[in-house]
Amino acid sequence: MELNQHIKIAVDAIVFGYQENSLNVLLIKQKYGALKNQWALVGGFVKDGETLHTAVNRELAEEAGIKVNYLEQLYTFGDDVNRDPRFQVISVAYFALVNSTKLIIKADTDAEDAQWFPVNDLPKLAFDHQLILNTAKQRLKNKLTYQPIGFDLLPKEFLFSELENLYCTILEKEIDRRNFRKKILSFGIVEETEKFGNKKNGRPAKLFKFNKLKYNKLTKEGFIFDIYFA
Amino acid sequence: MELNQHIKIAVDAIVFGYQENSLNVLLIKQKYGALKNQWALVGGFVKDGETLHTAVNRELAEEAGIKVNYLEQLYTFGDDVNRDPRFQVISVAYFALVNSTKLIIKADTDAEDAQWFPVNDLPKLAFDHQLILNTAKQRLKNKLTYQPIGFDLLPKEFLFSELENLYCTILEKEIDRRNFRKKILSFGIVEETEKFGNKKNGRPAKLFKFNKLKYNKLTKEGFIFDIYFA
DNA sequence: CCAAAAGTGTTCGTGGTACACCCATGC
DNA sequence: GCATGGGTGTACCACGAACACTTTTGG
Repeated sequence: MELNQHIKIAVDAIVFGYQENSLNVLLIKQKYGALKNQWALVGGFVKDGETLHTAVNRELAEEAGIKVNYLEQLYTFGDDVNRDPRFQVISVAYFALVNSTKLIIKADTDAEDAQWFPVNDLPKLAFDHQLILNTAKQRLKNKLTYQPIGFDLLPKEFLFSELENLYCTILEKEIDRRNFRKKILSFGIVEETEKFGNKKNGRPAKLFKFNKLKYNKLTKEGFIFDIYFA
Repeated sequence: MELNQHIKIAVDAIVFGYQENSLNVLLIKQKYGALKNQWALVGGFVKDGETLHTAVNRELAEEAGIKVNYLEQLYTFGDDVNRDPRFQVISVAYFALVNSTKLIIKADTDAEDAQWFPVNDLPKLAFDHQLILNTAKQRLKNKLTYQPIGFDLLPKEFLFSELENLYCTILEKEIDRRNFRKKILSFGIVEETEKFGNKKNGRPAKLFKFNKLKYNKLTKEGFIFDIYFA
């Protein structure tokens, strides 16, 4: 078969972090290229012989120097032939979560700068990255209700109020504190620790942790995580 | 930027049909290439300047001559560098549903033969197409419970028993007939017609149809289609 | 009148929702 | 002692689950 194809393939990663009751995205300012100095998602071209996962992980390491907590393929963008002004590029987008309490981002080789931006207050993005980001936001919202991925945005030990705020913030919904706690605890996958978090005001709050092993075990037995609130 | 990339990009389509209480997949027997005479999914390389959607639709037309009822991107397969023995190929897989009561498949230009196979009785497939198919089956199972895509596998007018059998077959679950009917009808998106289907035995059954406009309207108002049964 | 599939209602239990007061700490 | 957030229990309602008999046709 004759095959003369010039389409290029890239990967991009939407990295979400949650800090101070705000959902943030990691963006990098490009050092080179036609879109120099524009903010864009972490990403780049796939190298010959590389798998898609290898490529994303390499870009995450090179451009941001981070290790993500959760990574899954999001969607492949290739319905706008001119999404990249240089030539036809198809981008396989990945969706990543980091527990980023004290994440140190080192703008590395390819990126001039790397920074967290609140998802609701973003600069203009390069390419069709705003579209990709919207898709990712929607995925996060959906997935949060039927998979325990919220824990991947929090530190290993967290306050119940933090978990609750995370859900309220991302789902853009008010949730009754008592019902939320009751439901989460009824699953038996979140456990109380002996430690307390240090808050400035009010009664000290216990730290909790997510028991992933137990979650996996229950899942095999047919348990379905689900925390939709009307 | 120097860019010397030799990875090729293809699209594949998993086309599901439902006939005689059986979930079927459309496969084609390849005319050319290293894998000549093996059964494979509909698919092929994306052409320069073509979007992904254009490419899938072209392949569907060229290889099977069908018009699908539902089409969505499934997943992009590129984590096995040798999934194609010829060279590195990344495949964007699409998920398609056809109402195939009397579908005429014409093996066209690129395919020697095209045929429906029951998903539970398949020949050995080329490439990693079995993996792709498994992913698609899972997606179908999940999506059936939270989106009204079952109707895209049935003729415009159908018997309640057909709808029920479709759900039972795909979900591999027994569902109580009375509860199923009650739940579907309570949504108000399936309407009775005046016509009757012709069955050989038993009491004649009314034909029903899915009111897509009403579904879209309700969805905008916050309605969520959901028919999970324990 | 028998076989085959269609059509229909009720009861019971679980789980979601709404809702308000006391508790422990720091200042 | 007051402000601040943490922690808990109950009553009601709605929906899902389980379940069996009657109806209409063809042979």
